[in-house]
Amino acid sequence: MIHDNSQSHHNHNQCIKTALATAETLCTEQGQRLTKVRRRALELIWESHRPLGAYQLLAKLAEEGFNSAPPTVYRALDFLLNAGLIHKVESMNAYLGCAHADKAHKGYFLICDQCHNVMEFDYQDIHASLIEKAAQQGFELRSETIELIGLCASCQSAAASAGASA
Amino acid sequence: MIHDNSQSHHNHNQCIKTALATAETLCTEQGQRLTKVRRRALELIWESHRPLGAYQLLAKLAEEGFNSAPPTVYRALDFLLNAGLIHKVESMNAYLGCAHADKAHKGYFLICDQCHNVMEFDYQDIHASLIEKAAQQGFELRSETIELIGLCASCQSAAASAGASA
DNA sequence: AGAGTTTTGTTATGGTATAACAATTAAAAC
DNA sequence: GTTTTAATTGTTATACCATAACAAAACTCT
Repeated sequence: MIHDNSQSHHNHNQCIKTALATAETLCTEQGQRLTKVRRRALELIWESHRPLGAYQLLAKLAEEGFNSAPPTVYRALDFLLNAGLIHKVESMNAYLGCAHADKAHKGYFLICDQCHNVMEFDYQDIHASLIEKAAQQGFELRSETIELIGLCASCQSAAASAGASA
Repeated sequence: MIHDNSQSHHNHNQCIKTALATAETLCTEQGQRLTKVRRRALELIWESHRPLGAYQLLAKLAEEGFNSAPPTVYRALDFLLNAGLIHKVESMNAYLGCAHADKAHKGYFLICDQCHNVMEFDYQDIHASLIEKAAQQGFELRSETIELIGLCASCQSAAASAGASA
């Protein structure tokens, strides 16, 4: 249940195609319109191998002839967020394609401090524990921001070999 | 293990005193300087019953004769964050006094959508699960952002009675 | 085609955060 | 106790993130 854009063995083009196809299906089912700018925004977010900032995305859209004012990108992002097609990584103010848009779920992230790659993971046990913990406080849970910051495996080995030579 | 600034039975002045005393001790122990502006920033954050934005804090500091340019407040916030004396609530871009600065811990938050009060909780089970989950991916965990958004008990009852009368 | 709704264009502004360098203050070394 | 060094603060400028408000255009439905 891990989606890691950074791995080289990962066929990312296929992911993008799948994500776009899923998006089309979901939007059609729900009577939502995946307009040109929304569709292209989703594609660009997926094409990036790490979370994309709103203004980075806006610049890419502008290059392609879309309107270059901020509301353009924020509207597209709002739509995609509401449709569950992307997640926002709060601690980075950046946006990431969601690999499981067809299933209701929360986005839990492992974020590498060093290379800024992000892995999404799904952890039902933790989700259940959090709901329960919240309920104990009389709290009704609506959404969760779970972002784990640290060093990914490849940055750890890079750091280790750099340390060894020093 | 719950710290809830919003509860009326909570003697918040005592909390502030305790927090400041702890801060003094910790800084002294670690050879850190709790300067006037840092100390006052920490106090002001504690005096707020909900997370305080950087510019809100800056305005309060400016009223008291401190320098009114943004770096003033961001430097104080950086210091307090690094010292573990406050937490940043990423999903609100706001800062909150930490009730357990003397113990190494992660800040886990329950944030009410409606009244914006925040409860901090500490949940060792979840922390352990997260470390383990990260390790399975070869990921070395450094910090965690766990923010649960929803409706607190009192806003739920308010909503229920409003709904009943409608 | 016309009425209503959704989406997009456009201008302006508000909120969050940092870079870069100068001046000052505190601490350490002598 | 003065010099040297390091840490902190002052100051100006700027970059980045996000939304308000209203006008224009495009789509949907009948």
